[in-house]
Amino acid sequence: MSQPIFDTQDADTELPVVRTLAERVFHQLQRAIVRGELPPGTRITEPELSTHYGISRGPLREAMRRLETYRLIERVPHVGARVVKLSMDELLELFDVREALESMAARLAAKSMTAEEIAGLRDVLAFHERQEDLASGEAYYQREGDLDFHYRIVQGSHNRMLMTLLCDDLYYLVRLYRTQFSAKGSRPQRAFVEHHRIVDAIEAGDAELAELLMRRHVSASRENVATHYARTLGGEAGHSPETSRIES
Amino acid sequence: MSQPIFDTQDADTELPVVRTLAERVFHQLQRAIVRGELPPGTRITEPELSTHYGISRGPLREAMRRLETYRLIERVPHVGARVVKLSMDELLELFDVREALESMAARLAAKSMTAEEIAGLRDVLAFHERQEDLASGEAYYQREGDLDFHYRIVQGSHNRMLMTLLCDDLYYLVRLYRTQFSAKGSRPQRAFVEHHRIVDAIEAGDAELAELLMRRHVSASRENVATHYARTLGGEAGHSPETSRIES
DNA sequence: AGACATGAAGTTGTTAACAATTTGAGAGCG
DNA sequence: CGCTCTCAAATTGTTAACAACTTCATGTCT
Repeated sequence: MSQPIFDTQDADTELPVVRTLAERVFHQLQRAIVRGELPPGTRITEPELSTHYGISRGPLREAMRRLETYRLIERVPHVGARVVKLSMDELLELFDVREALESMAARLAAKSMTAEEIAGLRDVLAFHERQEDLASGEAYYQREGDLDFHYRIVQGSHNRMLMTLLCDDLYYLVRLYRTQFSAKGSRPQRAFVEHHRIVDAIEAGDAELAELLMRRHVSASRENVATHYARTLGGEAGHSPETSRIES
Repeated sequence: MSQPIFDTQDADTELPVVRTLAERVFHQLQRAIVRGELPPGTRITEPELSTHYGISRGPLREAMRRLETYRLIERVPHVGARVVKLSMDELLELFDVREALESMAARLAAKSMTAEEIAGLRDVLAFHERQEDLASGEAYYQREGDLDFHYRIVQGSHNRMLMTLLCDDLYYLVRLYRTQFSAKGSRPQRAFVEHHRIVDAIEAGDAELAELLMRRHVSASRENVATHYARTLGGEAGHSPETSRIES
């Protein structure tokens, strides 16, 4: 399970071998949601989607069940399903969870990452910087590179449960947040430095330091988003817990 | 979602209102697996279970899909499903994840737990101790009380994502581990003291201390299990990653 | 004798029709 | 005018039959 995820690039050309209709439609729907083609809060109705994708409701329901476990849609028995509508509250909650899990991942990675894995990590940083030099305004590759960096560290923890939680369960939520909130609050140059120091700590085998630095790194990202949001949206609605629920 | 879970007692008398067949069978199967009635590694076949529970394969497949998201069964397309077989490696991995998440929960709880919630937490501790006085050998209530303690702190974090991850996703895995490994490595008296100190820190609003103490608490529990396992099983198989996979 | 192809049995994936529930609109009444 | 009740339309839940795939045993060929 959870072999390295390399479809972080935009070339989602149905590479992951699909053995069943439900899997195929699941991936299609997943991509549509993450890309924003199915806007948040959109009502999802089974007859409509089954005719749209040309399959019957059986596999479609299985695909929807999987989408539900990834928290991309919300279902209510006998009522229906909607594309999840994210609130700033929940985004900050997600950052807290990531801070907890990724700092643990960094700690474990410092203890058990192999030389090859560390080399690969440095390659990512180098590629990352080259992209930055070429097109400092082009945020896309850079942010995907950021994801790649974090994933490699999670992989380096050699903890399969962590890998599943972060790279499978929470991965698409993070991407969805980035598209919905348009990921304005990037802070590339400082993140670069932090990335390098984290790799240094991992390479030195300093688990405590790696953990601390990753914690600060995620926390700083959280604060960056929080302040940016407060500045741009001021006292707009969205801080109440109700915004995340299914509105009827 | 995730209202307080109060079926920690053995009185699982179908209390959670069930609106669909799939839900009912899901709960029945879940209980059967956690209790060990369906032993780890058991092959699960759809015709057999559908006739056993008197439903058709449609709802059964939906129940199985939910069991899969809770990591209680493992499915392979076109092949079948088995009850998950846990290894000591994965148990230790689970402890690492719990350490990360529950220490974060304790930190957040110290900041946002209400007076009522803290009072309820102290009630749990008091009940916990009374049970301990009465029947020090009767580990069952005590351990369920331990779960209750941890859950209340997670609820007190007021972070819905944390609550979902710990109380919904990982809850039944923890219970399954306890039945499978018979939970021998209990250390009640010391755990009591640690619980009290954690509550003290939360009540004082000392987030950093609460986090640190919870971290040590879970970590100590992990080490306790690890050493106990090493002592009882010595160099037995089970440390290789393969033990967790579906064996054909 | 061993390895590989063949085929039958069984299981999973898929489909379409049927039943139960929710929802919304409209009629009727206070 | 507003409220409630009723009913119809639409959607979800469920079922049973069909199709595709995997697996394992049997038999053949080298």
